[in-house]
Amino acid sequence: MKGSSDTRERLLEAAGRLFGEHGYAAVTVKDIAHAVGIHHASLYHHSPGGKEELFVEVTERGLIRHQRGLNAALARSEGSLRAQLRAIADWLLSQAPVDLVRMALSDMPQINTAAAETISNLAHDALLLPIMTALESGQARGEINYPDLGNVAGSIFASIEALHTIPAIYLTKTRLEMAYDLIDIFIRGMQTD
Amino acid sequence: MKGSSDTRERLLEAAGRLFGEHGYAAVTVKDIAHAVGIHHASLYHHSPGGKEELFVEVTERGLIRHQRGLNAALARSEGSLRAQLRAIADWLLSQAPVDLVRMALSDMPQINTAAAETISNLAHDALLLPIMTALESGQARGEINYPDLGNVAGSIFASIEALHTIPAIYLTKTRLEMAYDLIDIFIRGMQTD
DNA sequence: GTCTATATAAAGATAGAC
DNA sequence: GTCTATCTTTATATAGAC
Repeated sequence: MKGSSDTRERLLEAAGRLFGEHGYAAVTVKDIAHAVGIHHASLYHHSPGGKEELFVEVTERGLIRHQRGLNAALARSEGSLRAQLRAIADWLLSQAPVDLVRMALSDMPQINTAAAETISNLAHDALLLPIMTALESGQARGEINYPDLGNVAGSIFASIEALHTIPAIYLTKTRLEMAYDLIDIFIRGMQTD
Repeated sequence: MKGSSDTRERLLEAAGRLFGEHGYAAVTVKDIAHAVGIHHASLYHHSPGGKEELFVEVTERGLIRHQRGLNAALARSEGSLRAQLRAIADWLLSQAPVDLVRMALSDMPQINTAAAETISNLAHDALLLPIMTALESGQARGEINYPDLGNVAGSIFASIEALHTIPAIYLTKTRLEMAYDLIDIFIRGMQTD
C-alpha cells in the first residue's frame, strides 16, 4: 500500500461520489473532508492540488473504473447482443449515475482545458465505445441491421442512465427490469429487415 | 408592458440560459448581470429575491414554455405517432438542452424544498407527459403495442436531449435527422406484435 | 496526520449617491 | 435604474502548532 494512505483513499472515494452526484461547482472541499470525518484543512495534506486536482483525479479514476467494468461485462457475455447489453446495464445500474450532459456543459468549462479534453475523450472511450463494440458485434452476427450505429450508442447510454433518477415511489418494476425492456426495444428497433 | 421592464426581461432571459446550460451552482449573479451589461448590484433592483428566486422563476418559466411548445407540437401533428414524436423532437432540438439528471441531483438539493418539489413536478408534467400522451394515442390507434409506456417516455426524452451534446465535429448528419432515426427505432421497438 | 488560526478571494446581498 | 462602496458569508488555500 505504498504512498496511498487509508485516509487518502477514503477521501478519493468520497470526492468521487460527491462530485459524481452533484457536480464540480456544487461540492466544496469542506463537504468532502466532512464526509470522511476530517477537517477540511487536513484534506490538503492528502491532496495538495486542492479541489480541481482532486476532481480531475477521481473523475478519471471513475471513468477508468467504468471502462474496466464495462469491458468485463462485455467479456463475460459474448455471443449475443442482448446478453451484452444486459451485462452493460447490470454494470451501469450497479454504479452511481453518470451525467454526461452535466459533465460536458457544467463541469468541464470550470476546469483547465487540457484536463477537460482528457476527461472528455476518456468518457467517450470508457462509456460509449463498449456499447458501440457490442452493437457492432451484434451487427456482424446479423442480430441487428442498422446503419449509423454510432448514433445509437449514446442514446442507449442516456436511456439507461435516466433510469437512475426515477423516484423509487414511481417504480412499478426494478430499474434493471426497465433497462432490459429498453434494450429489447432498441434491439427490435434496429432490426430493419 | 406594466412592471416588467425591458432590462428585467433581458435579465430573466440571460438567467434562464445560463442556469439551464451550467446549472445553479456554476452560475453567479455576476455572470448574469454581466451578460446583460449591468453591474451585479443592479440585478437586485429587478430581482430583489436574489439568485435563488431568480433561478426558481426562470426555471419554472422555462418549463412552462416547454409545456406550451410541446403541447403545440402535439396539436399540429395529430394523426400519427411518428409525426407527433418528430414534432416533439423538432421542438426540443430547437431549444436549449434540458438536463433532467442535473436538475434532480444537483440543482434541486440546493434550493428550498418547496420550490424544488414544484419544479420537479412541473418538469414531469411539462416534459414527460406530452411524450406519454403521444405514446398512448399511438397505442390507441394500434401503431404500437407495448405495456409500460411510462417507462419509455423518459427514455425517449433522454435520448433526444443527449443529441445536444454531440460535438459538431462528430456529426455525420443533423441532430434532427438523428432524432428521427431514433424515433423510428423506438416505434419499431414498441411494435411487439 | 490532524488540528487551529489565518489569509485571500469570491460570492451573495444591501445602502445610498447619482 | 444604475452605479460605487460596503458588508457578510462562504470557499479555497496556507502556516504552523501539536
